Amino acid sequence: MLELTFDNEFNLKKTFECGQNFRFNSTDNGKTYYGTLNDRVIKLEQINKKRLKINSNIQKNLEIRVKRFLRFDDDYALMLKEIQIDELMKKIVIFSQGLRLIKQDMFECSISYLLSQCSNIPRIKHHLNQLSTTYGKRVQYNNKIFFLFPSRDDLTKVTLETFINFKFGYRAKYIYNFIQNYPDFLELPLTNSEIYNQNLQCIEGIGQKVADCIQLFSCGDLNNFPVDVWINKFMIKYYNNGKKASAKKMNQVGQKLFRKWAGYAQEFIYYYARETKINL
DNA sequence: ACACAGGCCGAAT
DNA sequence: ATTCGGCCTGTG
Repeated sequence: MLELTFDNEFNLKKTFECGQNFRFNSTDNGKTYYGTLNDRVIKLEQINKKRLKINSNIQKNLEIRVKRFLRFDDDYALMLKEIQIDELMKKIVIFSQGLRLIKQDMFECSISYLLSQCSNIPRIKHHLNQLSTTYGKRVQYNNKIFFLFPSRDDLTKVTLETFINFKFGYRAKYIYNFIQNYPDFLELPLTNSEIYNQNLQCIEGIGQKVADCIQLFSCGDLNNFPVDVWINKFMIKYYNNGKKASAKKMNQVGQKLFRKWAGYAQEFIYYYARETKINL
């Protein structure tokens, strides 16, 4: 058992319902979340605004793993201050405050976002569950059954046809090729943000948006600003005078506005836009 | 039936 | 350098 007190607010529900991660679920309306973290199951409980309780079936290195996963060392207060660039962002910060970025496993994150294109959250979750329940290790914890996310080794023998049968659609070959030709650089430390992004985009099925998501959610490269259709509409309306523009353009605008905190700003905006159902 | 969903790719401007 | 249709499948 482990308890962590953060420097500032950490809201479990906002963090796991904002769409950055697909495999943590709550059974009690957001107070408790269960999910898997590489080799183990973890249980996260909200004690108060800044404090979480963490349990796991494996105690070894739990604190260091969880702190990394939850980005314990982020200067959250500074981030909140620096993304409030105008009245609108002040409003959004009030709404989304407590949402935290998390640092996800590279392989799992890449597969997740390769599957995400032109899909929706329930379907992405279903696809990830098919992979986990079929090829991941089964773990019982607190009288519940969990499946770890399969490693690359677990999936190298899986055929393309299997992924097609899982109804991955045209994404099946992206997944298959990604597993067969898993690039070495993904496991190396990120040195140059732009170069890393370009390398990601050389992988079949990874374009700008998916590359940005992987780099943000898995590498923890916080100056990335993924632009999906929602963010694109938001940016056009509020930061481009309503003039239509490409996702690429809005990505640049977002990075310029929010700099090293662009990733947090993006998730704050995304959460706000989706939850308040504002007209975009 | 038909459009669209948390994009990407390749071809044609 | 930017725009456009097609792509698997599920949902309304």
